[in-house]
Amino acid sequence: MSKACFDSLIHAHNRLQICALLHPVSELEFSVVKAQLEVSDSVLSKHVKALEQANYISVAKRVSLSRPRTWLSLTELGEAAYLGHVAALREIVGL
Amino acid sequence: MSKACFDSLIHAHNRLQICALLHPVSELEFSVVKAQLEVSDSVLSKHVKALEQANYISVAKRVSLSRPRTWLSLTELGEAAYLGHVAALREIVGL
DNA sequence: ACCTTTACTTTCCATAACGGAAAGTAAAGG
DNA sequence: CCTTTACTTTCCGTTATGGAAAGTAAAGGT
Repeated sequence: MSKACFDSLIHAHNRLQICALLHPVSELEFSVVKAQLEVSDSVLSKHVKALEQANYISVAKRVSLSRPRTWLSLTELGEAAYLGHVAALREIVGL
Repeated sequence: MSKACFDSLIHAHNRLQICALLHPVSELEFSVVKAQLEVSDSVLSKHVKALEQANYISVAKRVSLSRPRTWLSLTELGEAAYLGHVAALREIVGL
């Protein structure tokens, strides 16, 4: 059980959604995340880069359906930070 | 029951805490909120002003213990927005 | 081989958010 | 009056964020 720790990197709306989408699955395609968030390529790319630089997600490029695609997944560090942040939110809003 | 609606004004860390503190009570003193958030007078004053201008909180100045003090309370609009935002957060993080 | 498409990435730019520090204000009390 | 208390506002610099557009790289078609 990760301890409650507010994380402002994760708190930002778009990044919170990215982490929430990635948390329950092993990985998701860039385009799928983009469609869920309804943001532009450049905006998602920048958030992905920020999370990657914090070692919260890992980025894998792989060819799928004859196209190079980007897959995103939470790292262990990222999962711990995400769960810690969710715990912090719950503490603030009182469960 | 208020419907889930992400509210970026409320989402900011300090303002989320302000709303969360005010939600369960009828009102709180400025100095009490300030002590809870551990922020400076000017920072709290500016967030209070932002929430007040959105009609999310009401500000009452009243003399108490022979000093003019400021009391804060959520308006109905503010409570609805807060609950809507919490609902949106729950939708994002999955309960 | 060349051109186009797809799938991002990076850069450029403008705006807005945020906090610290310090100056300003207003009401009490000595 | 002058000081203290309780904020409020202003000034300032940093960081965040997004849109638009240019850049890159790998496939696939011809």
